[in-house]
Amino acid sequence: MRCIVKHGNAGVSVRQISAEAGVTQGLITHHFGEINELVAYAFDIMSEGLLQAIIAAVDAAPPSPRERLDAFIETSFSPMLFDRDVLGVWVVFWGLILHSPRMSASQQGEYSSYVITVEGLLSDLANAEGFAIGNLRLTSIAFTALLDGLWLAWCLNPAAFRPEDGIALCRNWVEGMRRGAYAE
Amino acid sequence: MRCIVKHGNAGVSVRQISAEAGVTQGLITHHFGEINELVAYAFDIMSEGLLQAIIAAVDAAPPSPRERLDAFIETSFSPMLFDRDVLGVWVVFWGLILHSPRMSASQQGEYSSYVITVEGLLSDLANAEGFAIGNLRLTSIAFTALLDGLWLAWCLNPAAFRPEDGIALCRNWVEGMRRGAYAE
DNA sequence: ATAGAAATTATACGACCTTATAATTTCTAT
DNA sequence: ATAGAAATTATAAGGTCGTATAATTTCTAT
Repeated sequence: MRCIVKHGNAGVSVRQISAEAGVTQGLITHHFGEINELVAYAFDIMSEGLLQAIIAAVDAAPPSPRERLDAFIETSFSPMLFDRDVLGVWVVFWGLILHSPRMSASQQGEYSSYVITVEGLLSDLANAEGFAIGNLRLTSIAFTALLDGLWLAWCLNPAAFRPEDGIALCRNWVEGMRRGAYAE
Repeated sequence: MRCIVKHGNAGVSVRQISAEAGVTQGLITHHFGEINELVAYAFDIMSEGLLQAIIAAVDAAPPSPRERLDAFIETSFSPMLFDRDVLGVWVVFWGLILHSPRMSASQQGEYSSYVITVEGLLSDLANAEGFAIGNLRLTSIAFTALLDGLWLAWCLNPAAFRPEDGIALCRNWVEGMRRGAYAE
């Protein structure tokens, strides 16, 4: 992942990775066979790590649905996630997902876990505050898309807005949902 | 761009492109000097083309702000844009933008044009229907992010939702704005 | 028509790529 | 301690990459 951060797609090579890791090239082939298998492994590690970090932050927040969702949003815009380097790695993964069934299978699993997490947060809030969500799954997909879209936009153009603006925009989105915009 | 569709990042090479175009390699070097210059040129062409296509569809719609915004949304989810191959090209561009000042400069200009277009559509609707938008620019960035995020999510995982679901989710977002969620 | 400019091709060099194979070192169970 | 397994290294073959240079063809203005 350090190689991808440094060189983008060009960083995905046995030579670059072995040099960065301080081992010889054959070692990577020996353990992973194909280079793509190592990349897929790195993707799985990173996906799970990020989601676990978010979940940990949510669980560390006060137990009210309001505050848990807020922790989710704020963590998403913290430097750990809202980071150019992190997106750089992600973009390379996206490119591979589009052309590799192996990577695509991993992505579908990770994406599903992510959306399910969002579903839990949103439905808890809806139950606590008494507003309606027509299709919980689609609504969660929209919120996820908003987060990803803001992440992408900021990383490609950090001058466009500040992370705190992103947080405010997510809260606005939640406010729209609270006012019944996703009731059907 | 056909090379990128076929082979992803690996398609960005003088040899692949010259073979696809039916010319020799030297021709590309002669006209563009560096390969990156050709890629940046392709990015400019594609960005402007997509935005112009959307604007044309909006201008072809009935002149009410409601219907113009609706045309914008529906065009965004039409097969011309909401397409795996189109995203495949875009993802490669994103990766290059993150590592190339030349590409980054192009992207900033294109993104700005896009957001300004959205600003016009949203403010017209707000004026016509009499609801408030606290920060027009940030709100437009959020809507743009939602569109991009849904595009990305669907292309990476087409089974997650249908294009018409995406349209509905955008309309829900607009409904939230209409109900004052972005008033401040 | 023709000279000069522009466009295009042909060819080649050095660098990096993936992958494979054999040799060597390190580990581990007895 | 030591034999066998596992991990790691060393080395090499064959392919693609970007880019440069000279030769050739096509265009264009006179």
